Amino acid sequence: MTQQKPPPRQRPKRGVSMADVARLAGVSSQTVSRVSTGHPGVVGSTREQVLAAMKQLGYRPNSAARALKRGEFRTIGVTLFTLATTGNSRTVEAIASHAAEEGYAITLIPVASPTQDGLLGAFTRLGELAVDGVIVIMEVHLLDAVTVTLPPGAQVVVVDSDAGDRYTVVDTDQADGARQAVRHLLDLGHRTVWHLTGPAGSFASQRRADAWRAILTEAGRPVPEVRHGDWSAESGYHAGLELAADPECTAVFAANDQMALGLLRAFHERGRRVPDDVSVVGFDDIPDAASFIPPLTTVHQDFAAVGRLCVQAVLRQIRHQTTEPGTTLVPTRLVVRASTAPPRP
Amino acid sequence: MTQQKPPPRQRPKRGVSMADVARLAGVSSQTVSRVSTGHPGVVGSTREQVLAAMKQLGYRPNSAARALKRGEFRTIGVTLFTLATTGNSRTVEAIASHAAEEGYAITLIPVASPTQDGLLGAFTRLGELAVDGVIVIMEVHLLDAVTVTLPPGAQVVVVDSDAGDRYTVVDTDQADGARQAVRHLLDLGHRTVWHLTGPAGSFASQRRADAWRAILTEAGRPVPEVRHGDWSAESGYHAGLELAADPECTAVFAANDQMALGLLRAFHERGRRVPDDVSVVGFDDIPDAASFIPPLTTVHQDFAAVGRLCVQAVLRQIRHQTTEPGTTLVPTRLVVRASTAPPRP
DNA sequence: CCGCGTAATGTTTGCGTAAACATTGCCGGC
DNA sequence: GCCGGCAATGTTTACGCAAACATTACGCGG
Repeated sequence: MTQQKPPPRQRPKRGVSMADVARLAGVSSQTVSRVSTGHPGVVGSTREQVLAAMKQLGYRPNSAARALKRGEFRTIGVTLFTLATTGNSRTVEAIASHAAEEGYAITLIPVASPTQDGLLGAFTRLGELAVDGVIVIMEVHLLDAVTVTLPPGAQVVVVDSDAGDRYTVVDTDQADGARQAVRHLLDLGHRTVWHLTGPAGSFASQRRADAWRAILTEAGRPVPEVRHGDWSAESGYHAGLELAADPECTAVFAANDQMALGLLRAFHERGRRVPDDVSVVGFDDIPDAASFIPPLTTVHQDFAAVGRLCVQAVLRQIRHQTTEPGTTLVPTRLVVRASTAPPRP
Repeated sequence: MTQQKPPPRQRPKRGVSMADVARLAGVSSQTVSRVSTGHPGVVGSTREQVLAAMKQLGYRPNSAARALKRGEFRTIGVTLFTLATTGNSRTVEAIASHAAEEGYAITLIPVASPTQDGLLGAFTRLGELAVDGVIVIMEVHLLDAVTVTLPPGAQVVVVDSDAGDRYTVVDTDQADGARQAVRHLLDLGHRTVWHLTGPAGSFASQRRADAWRAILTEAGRPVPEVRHGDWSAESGYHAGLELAADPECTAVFAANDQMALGLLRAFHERGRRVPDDVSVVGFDDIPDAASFIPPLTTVHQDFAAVGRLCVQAVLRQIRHQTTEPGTTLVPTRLVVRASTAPPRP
C-alpha cells in the first residue's frame, strides 16, 4: 500500500525542512509553517499543494527547532524511585495517557536510590532536561535540598506527600481509605485491628498508619503495636508469622495488597484460617487481589484519577506559569471480598 | 545553604543564555560553550571564571537549542500497550536506568489499544517526537502498516517479536524457559502437561506455547488441548475451574505467574491440592510468586538484562546509523518452589 | 476608475548553541 | 631579533521554525 519497505530506510543525512517543502510546493517557508501549525489565512488550493509536498518529501517538523522557537517543550518529566509497585506503574501509565491526549510527552526520570546522591544525580539530569513541568512521585522533602537544579520555570506537582502548603499535591485519600478498612473490621465485631505498615519513607504508608491509630483511639479500642513492612509480600509473610502466634490477633489491616498476600500465606502455613480465625484487609486493590486465597477485601485506589489530576494540574500551572499550592484527594472505596468475617465468638 | 526557597521561584521570562554568562565572565559565548561541553583548549583560570558565572546566574544549557544544533535529542522513545504487566514495567524501568546512565532520557509512548487506530495515533505522535531511537515492546507486525511515520533516521529495537530478520530483537529466551518448565514437570513423573496460554497477539505467549507443544511431542507425550487466557489472574481462575474438573490433569504450565495465581485459587476452591494433586508452574517469577499459596515454581526472567541490552542495541544503532537485524536472547532460569511435586501413584 | 481595505502570501529576524573559521599573543629556534 | 607555529580565545554563521512585519493582489464603494 505504501511505497517503501519498513526498516532499511537510509537516513537522509539532513532531514527534510520547511524550506525543502516550500521549494517543492512553490511557496514560501512561512506558508509551510502556517499549514504545519494549522494557522488560518492559507487558501484551500495552496494548502493542498503544501500538504502534497509534505507528504511527498516525508516532511516532519523538527521538534527541537519548534521548542527553541516557542520556548516550550511539550514534555512533562516524571520522577520516581521505582515502577515495581503497582501504584507507581499504574499512576505513570495514567499520566502518560492523559499527557498524550493533551499533546504532551512524558519523560521518565528514575531515581536510583533514595539517597542524597541518587537524588542529586537524577535532578542534575532533570535540570538539563527539556521539560515544562515535573510530576514528582515521592516524598517531596527529599526534593528540598536539590530543588535549585529544577529547570527554570518548570512547574511541579507532587504525589505521595504532605507538602500541600507549598506544592500542588494530588493523592489518594489515604486517611479515608484506612478509615474504611478499619471501620469495616470493627463493624464486623473485632475488638481491635492490627496494622502492618509500609516503609518509613513513604508518606502514604505513614498516613495510613496514622488514620488506623486515630480510628482505634477514637473508638476507644486498644492500639496494638504496629508491624513494619516494606511493601513486599516477603515482609508481609514475616510479619504474618509473628502475628499468627498471637491468638489475640483476629483482624489485620495491611498497608498494601502485596503485604496482605504475605500475611495470607503466613496464616495459611500456621493453620490460622482466613477469614474464620483472622480477617485481613489490604490496600490498593491490585488486579490480582481478587484471586488471592481467599479473595482479598481491600481498599480500591483510583490510580487513573490520580494520574489524570496530576496532568491537569501541571498543565494548568505550565499554562499560567503559577504555582497553586493545595491538596487534591482522590476518594477510595472499600471492596469487600472473602478475607474478612466476624470473629469467632 | 543555598540562597533561595524552593517553590515560589518566579520564572525569569527568558532563561539565562550563554551570552549572559559570557558577559558576566567577560569572555565570548563560544568560550562558555567550550566550558559547558567540556571541550579542551580553555585555560584553567578562564574556566574557573566561566563556571563561577554559570553558577551565579544559574545557567542551564537549553536542550532545544542544543538538539537543534547537534541534530540529536539524546532521547529514546519506548512504545508499549500497558505498564500493567510486570514484564513491561520492569523492562521499562531497566531501560530508563540504563539510558540515564548513558545520558539519554526516556519518553513513554503508550498505545491506547492494539487497534489500527490506536497505533496510528501513537505513531503519529511518535513521528513528531524528539527521539533518536525507539524501543518497541510489542509484536512488531502491528508496526509495519505505520512505520512510515517513524522519525527520520530513528533506530528501532524490538521486544516480544520474531522480526529478528528485519529489526534488532532483544527478548527473553521464551522457548528455553518453557522447555525448562515442561521438562521439570515431566522429570517429576507427570505423564503430560496442560498449558494455559496468554493472549493471541503476544509473541511471547505464542512462543511459550510452541515450545510446550514441541517438548511434549518430542517426548512422545499426548498434547492436551491448550487453554486460552489473557495474562490476568481472573482468566487463570476460569481456566483452572475447568482443569480442576479433569482428573487426568496433574500438571499445568501457565504462561505467566498471574494466571498461575488464578489457577491456584481455582484448584484450592475445588479441593484439588497443589502440589499433591496438581502441579503448577508459572512464568516470570514476579516478586509475589514466592508468597503464593503454595509458593510458585516458575521460570525466572531477567527483565533487567532485557532492558539493558535494548538500550545498548539502540545506542549502538543510533551512533552508527545502522540497522542490525538479529535476535539476542536472554536466558531464563527455573526457580523450583513448592507448587510442583511428583504425581500421586 | 481611483483608492482603500483586507485577505493571502512573502521577507526578515532571532531563538541558544556550537562548528568553522579568524584573530591574538606568546614561545622557541635559527 | 625575527618569524613560524601553536595554544587560547573571539567572530561568524547556520541549525529549523515561527512571530513580526512587509508586500502583493483583489474587490468594492464612491
